[in-house]
Amino acid sequence: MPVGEPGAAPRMRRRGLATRARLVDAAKQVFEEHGFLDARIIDIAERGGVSHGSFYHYFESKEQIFREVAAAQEERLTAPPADDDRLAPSPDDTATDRIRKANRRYLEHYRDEARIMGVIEEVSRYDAEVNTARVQRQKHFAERAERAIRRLQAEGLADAAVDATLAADALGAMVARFAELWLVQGYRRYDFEHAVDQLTRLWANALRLEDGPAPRRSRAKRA
Amino acid sequence: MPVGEPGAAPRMRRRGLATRARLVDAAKQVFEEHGFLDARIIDIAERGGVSHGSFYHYFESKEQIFREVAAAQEERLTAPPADDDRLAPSPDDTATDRIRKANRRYLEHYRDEARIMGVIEEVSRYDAEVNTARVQRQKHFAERAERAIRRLQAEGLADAAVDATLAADALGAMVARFAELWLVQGYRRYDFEHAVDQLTRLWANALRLEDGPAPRRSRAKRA
Amino acid sequence: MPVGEPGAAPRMRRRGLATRARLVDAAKQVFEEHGFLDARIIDIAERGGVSHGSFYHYFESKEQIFREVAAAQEERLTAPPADDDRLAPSPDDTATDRIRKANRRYLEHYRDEARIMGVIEEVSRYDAEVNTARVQRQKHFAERAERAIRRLQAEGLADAAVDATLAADALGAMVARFAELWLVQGYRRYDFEHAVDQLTRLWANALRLEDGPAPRRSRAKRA
Amino acid sequence: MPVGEPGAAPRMRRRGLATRARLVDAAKQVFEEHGFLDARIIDIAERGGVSHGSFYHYFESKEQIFREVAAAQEERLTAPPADDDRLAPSPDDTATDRIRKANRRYLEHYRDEARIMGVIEEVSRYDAEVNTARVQRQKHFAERAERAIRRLQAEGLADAAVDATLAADALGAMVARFAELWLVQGYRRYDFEHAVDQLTRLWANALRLEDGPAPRRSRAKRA
DNA sequence: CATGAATGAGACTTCATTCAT
DNA sequence: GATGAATGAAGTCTCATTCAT
Repeated sequence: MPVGEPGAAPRMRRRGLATRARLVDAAKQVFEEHGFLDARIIDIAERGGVSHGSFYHYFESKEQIFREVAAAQEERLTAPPADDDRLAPSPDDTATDRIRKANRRYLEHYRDEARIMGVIEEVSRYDAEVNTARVQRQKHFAERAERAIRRLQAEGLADAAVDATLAADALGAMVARFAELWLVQGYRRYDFEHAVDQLTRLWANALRLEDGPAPRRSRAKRA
Repeated sequence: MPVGEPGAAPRMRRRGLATRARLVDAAKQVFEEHGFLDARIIDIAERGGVSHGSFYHYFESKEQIFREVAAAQEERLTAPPADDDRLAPSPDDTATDRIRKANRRYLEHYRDEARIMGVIEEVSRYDAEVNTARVQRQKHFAERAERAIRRLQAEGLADAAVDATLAADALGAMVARFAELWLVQGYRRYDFEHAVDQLTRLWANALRLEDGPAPRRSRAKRA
Repeated sequence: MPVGEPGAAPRMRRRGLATRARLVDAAKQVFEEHGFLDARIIDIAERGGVSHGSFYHYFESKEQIFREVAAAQEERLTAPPADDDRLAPSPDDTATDRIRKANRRYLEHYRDEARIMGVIEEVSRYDAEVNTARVQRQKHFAERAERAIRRLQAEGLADAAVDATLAADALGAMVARFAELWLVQGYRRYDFEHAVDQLTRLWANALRLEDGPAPRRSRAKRA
Repeated sequence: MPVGEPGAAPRMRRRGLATRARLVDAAKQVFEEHGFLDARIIDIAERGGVSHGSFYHYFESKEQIFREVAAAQEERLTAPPADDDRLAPSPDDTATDRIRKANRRYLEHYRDEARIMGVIEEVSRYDAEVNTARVQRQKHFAERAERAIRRLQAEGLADAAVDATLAADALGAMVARFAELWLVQGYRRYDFEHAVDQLTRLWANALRLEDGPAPRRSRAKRA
């Protein structure tokens, strides 16, 4: 029996592989439309153009196909940008530039995939495996951020009083949750560029980075 | 038939009220143990010491009783601290003191009610009413924070380049999400006091507040 | 939730008890008509006059209700005869009389309940619990027989070279299997009285009992 | 399409025949491990080293392949022993010797093939064809036994009061059921030789054969 | 001969909810 | 107020079998 990941199923022929891929696509759409709980296997199968029996040829359960859909998202979210990507890091970047690029990439993805990201967020609350993948994503960003913070601290460019690990977690949490509230839940409307700028500024400020744009102080104070 | 909130049922006698309260308590426990989806009416009824038929005297559905459980949490989370509370704001507080107190209160509640807060987080993804209540909580904190930020900016004590509204949302998101990751999901372990300190520092730094403890710079830079 | 045995469900009211009993009756009929595998829950429920959902109010599965049906049969089969039963043992009985009475009781039951006995035989092959009950029945009869055989041997009335335990098992097996072949599977037709007589004779002969009717020898030999 | 018994498929080439045989072997193993109901075509196919699609080149259904497996057993069980078999009847055999040899052969087979015999027993309850074959086996032995009994009665060596037909059925049933209880279900443990001896003795006694070992009577009686 | 993709009948089971007593 | 009997919608999943390649 096929099931399992594409790569793990050497027995699967071209036709089977295509069907499987169609089901994953179909599943993503159905989950976006109905959420996880109200998505039915038969909806997915029908949208994929097969009988529900065939669904079970490829996947064991709704959970399993969801995990695959979710994993693909996590994958794309954490994959390093291609070198020619305008958001790839460049040698000339200041620390703030890098933060901005990372934030922009994350927010762009969230914006483009808001529906499914929301469902992942939902499912991660009751599916341990999806939650693990999501937490891995969090860890992935946190670790990168932590290394960057430590480097900046070592260079005297960032507030040494900040706990790099905790700060990485918290600032990552800030962006992730803000993205969800804003882009998934429509809690408030913000201009995209402005939001990128502001989150970057908050992040840089939080570390007391000194390479960014100077803070502005009102007359009141300086006078 | 009774149903409705306690206040809305003037006809309900003492005994009925007591049963109703017992059911709410029971529900909270059951939701904590099983999550929302796997909690069954019959479990709640049994733990409340009544038959499952009786449950429907008091509540219309599992959703309804959950909303009540959740509302009680939101209530306690957003209620102003009593005057004699050590976390009540005091006239001598610096801005940072206030941030610290608010953060501490939030985190203490989250820590003490981690299980149910996690379930609220879960349910808010598929119950509009619970989500609304949760977003209200977010708004509540955001508005308070926003006012504070504007005041500080007006006084020249906070970075004027920061968008007060967005910053309030983002920093609120930071604390909320960090609390969930840390206290509900056990993603990482932190000392409680240390976490309060650091989140406060990050928050204050993000606004470039100048009343807090001075940032530390390593020799490397200053030398 | 009710479920469980009647006695074990103090919560069940008269009406519930009646429904439960009706379901057991219905189940027996359905099993007799369709066998175990082809009996459907819904058939049982409908014949019991309730929805299939109600079935699950009382029983967890088809297996469980079958076990109850089967247990009732085993019960009746192994229960000691009432004192006024014409098949109750009497002080005047010879050993052969007792064997005859026991065989007759067993065969009468098998004849009257042939269909369900056949299904029990079937199910015992794939339901461990039913099998256990059936083996218990076998043990019950074997133990009684074994004691009788030992007594007869001690009195010099039965062949001392016979292993009482094994003989009890084997002769019990003989009657049980013969009953199934004859009464359930219709393998051959025999007059009931004749069969009782013959099985009793074989049994008595096998032990070389000397209280029974004398064996007949043809002239050929004696001449 | 091939299907059918090996002999019935003249078109089948060597390779096909080998695959077919492998499938029958595989099926026997799978049935032994899982019983009939829980054996899946795909398990059989995989163990036979072919895809489950190919299974249907050779067999029409699970029932059909099972019948073939079962038939092979019935075949071996009822085949006359080869002349050089130590269990082949010899001109010097007494009646009891022949009974012993027949019993021993039956029990040896049952012992060696206990698992599959148990499954045949199971399936015969819901597959008419398998049941027929099994009943044929029973008939086969019964007829042989019946003829022997009649001969012995005619010679005055067996109890003339015994109904030869019924006795043949009943004593056959005794051995068959005892074998199943003992060797398949593990109901009790007996030494193999002892069991052969005892069953033979019971059988001979039941007919009041006079060629066997004399019965033993305890002193008690004779004194 | 062989493969594996595709089908779909079919039954089980759960549990929130209603309702008669 | 309280009980527990009764309902039935809803969806899952299995696997024998067929069929195109």
